[in-house]
Amino acid sequence: MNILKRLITPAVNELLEELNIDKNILDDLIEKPRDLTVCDLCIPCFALAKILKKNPVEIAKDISSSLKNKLIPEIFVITKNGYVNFNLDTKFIAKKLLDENYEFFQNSIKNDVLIEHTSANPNGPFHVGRARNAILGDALVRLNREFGNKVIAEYYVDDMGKQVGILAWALENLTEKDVDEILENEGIESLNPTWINKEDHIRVRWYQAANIIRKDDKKIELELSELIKKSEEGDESVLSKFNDSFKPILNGMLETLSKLGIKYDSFTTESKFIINGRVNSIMEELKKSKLYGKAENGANYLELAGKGVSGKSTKFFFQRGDGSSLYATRDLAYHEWKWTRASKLINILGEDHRLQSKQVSIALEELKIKKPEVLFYSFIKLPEGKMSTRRGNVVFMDDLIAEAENMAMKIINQRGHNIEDKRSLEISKAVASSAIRFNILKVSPEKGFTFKWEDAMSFDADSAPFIMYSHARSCSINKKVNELKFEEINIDYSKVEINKSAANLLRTLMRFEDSLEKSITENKPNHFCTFMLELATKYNSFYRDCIIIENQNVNVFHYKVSEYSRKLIYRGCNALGIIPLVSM
RNA sequence: GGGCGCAUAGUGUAGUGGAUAUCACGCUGGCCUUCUAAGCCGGCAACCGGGGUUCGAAUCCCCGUGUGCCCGCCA
Repeated sequence: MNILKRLITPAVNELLEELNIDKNILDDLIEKPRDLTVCDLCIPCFALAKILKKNPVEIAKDISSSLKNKLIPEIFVITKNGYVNFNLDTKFIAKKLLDENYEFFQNSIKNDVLIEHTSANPNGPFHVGRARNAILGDALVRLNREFGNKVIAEYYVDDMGKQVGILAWALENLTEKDVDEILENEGIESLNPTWINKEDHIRVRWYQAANIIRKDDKKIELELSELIKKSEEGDESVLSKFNDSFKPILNGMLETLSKLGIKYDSFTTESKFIINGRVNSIMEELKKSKLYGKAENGANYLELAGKGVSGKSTKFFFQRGDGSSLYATRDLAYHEWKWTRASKLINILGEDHRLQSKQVSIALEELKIKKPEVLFYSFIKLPEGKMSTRRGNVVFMDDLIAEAENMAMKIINQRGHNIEDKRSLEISKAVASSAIRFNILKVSPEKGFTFKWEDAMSFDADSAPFIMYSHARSCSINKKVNELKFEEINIDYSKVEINKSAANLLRTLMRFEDSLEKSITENKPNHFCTFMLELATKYNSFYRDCIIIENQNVNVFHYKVSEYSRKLIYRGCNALGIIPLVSM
């Protein structure tokens, strides 16, 4: 509870001074209790016991009695088991939120943030594994915006090098018949008729086919390396050919992401840094590093053995023997450029990039360029094993979305509400997209998980529809009250009675601030997911216990609490990419 | 061979030094003539093993086990 902490901190600091205790010894004395039903904040006195050589139970008593006259009367202080517990008066919270327009994050420092996410090679449709990146990244974008940061959501487009090269070669050299034959021989399924007009699904087959035949055809390999080399030298005609090859795929991928509400503010292509010359000058700068080394064929690297890198190879190559650059080198130039656009950088990367990212960070240090923050996530596996676009062992996002929409529609029909077709379609789309996002977001990013259809399709408690449902309920109340031509009156908080459910809800509403801030500080959207589930649960209990409309009369206080909740759930949904429906 | 993640009820998860370990599915007992039951209120059930640091460890350190990822002049 940030607001309470701000109210307590000066008094606690004053007290520490009186006791002659260095504030810095105790990293942070005021803590959030593990169990929020005990109190809002607490001070465990065990660490102090050692310094003061006194029983923690007594210290707690001393602290509480000397704090009491330093704090406003709305803060209740009690002691228990060697803890000093603080509780903020519920009426105080109610007044702050409902009448005084208390603004969240007003005392927090804001940033300009550039979040680079997804950046998947444009060689095929999104599968569930790749989508974890986009969903996490987009959630961080939204959470940062809700916090008040200015955010650029950026996609780094791989428009050169091997992967696009293979694609471009295939589109130029293989016919549809060739592709179908090659893939059939490998046992890769034919194109799903649903996506017969979607270019990412079509063109990926050329990419897959080329990957199969190039393995035992030296001529193809030769043509490919010629093509790739030219792209890496910035050859305009080759780059433009590459662009024509992947652009329709990228558009298909973006279409898929837009179904999940994911959008970008800018796209940066990798070739930019070859063309503008920064890659070359960076390679020259790296040669001045103390870590610099040269291989027999003239390739250049940094030796990272002394920098905490170990394994079969500790070398970080930044230039090939033929003088061309590598992906990671271009990444260095890219980071340099990103820093000109924001004061904080966040990259969303798969766990396979952990080493690479470390190497890039060390190289950036050598170049005296700041390091980005990185959110790593683990892969989503299939029960059959790893997902791979190349091998066709994937669950496509397009299929998952379609299935989820069907499932949602089925549930809507089962419930038998009279919702007209157009509206149920809208609801099913919103439910599907929100549920898919939430099911990925709620799990801690570093935890790998196995994709199971039944889990991905879960619309029960612990899912986005659960939160959406609470929002819809609050909207329904709002609608009913408005129909009553209700007039707002001022509330005398000294007289209002707040029951347990309403009090719990109000405390939870206040913690929106803490939870969201923690989530963006640690780059972990799952924290805020947990909070939103709790908020919805608390709203549901409130909804049951606190009647708002009774015999055409509106309980003004309860209505205000409901309205505040409605708006806050809406904001929270937006911050996670859940679509807050008015009815469902 | 080396490095880096991860390990919590039957299952999936939250929790990065503090009070009785979270939530959900599951199993189970209640609640719809009353503001949307996609809901609410109860019950059952867990910190991988072994050492260590600490007043205090699921959390930090070491050893082991299991599991994922990486160690390319690919991206």
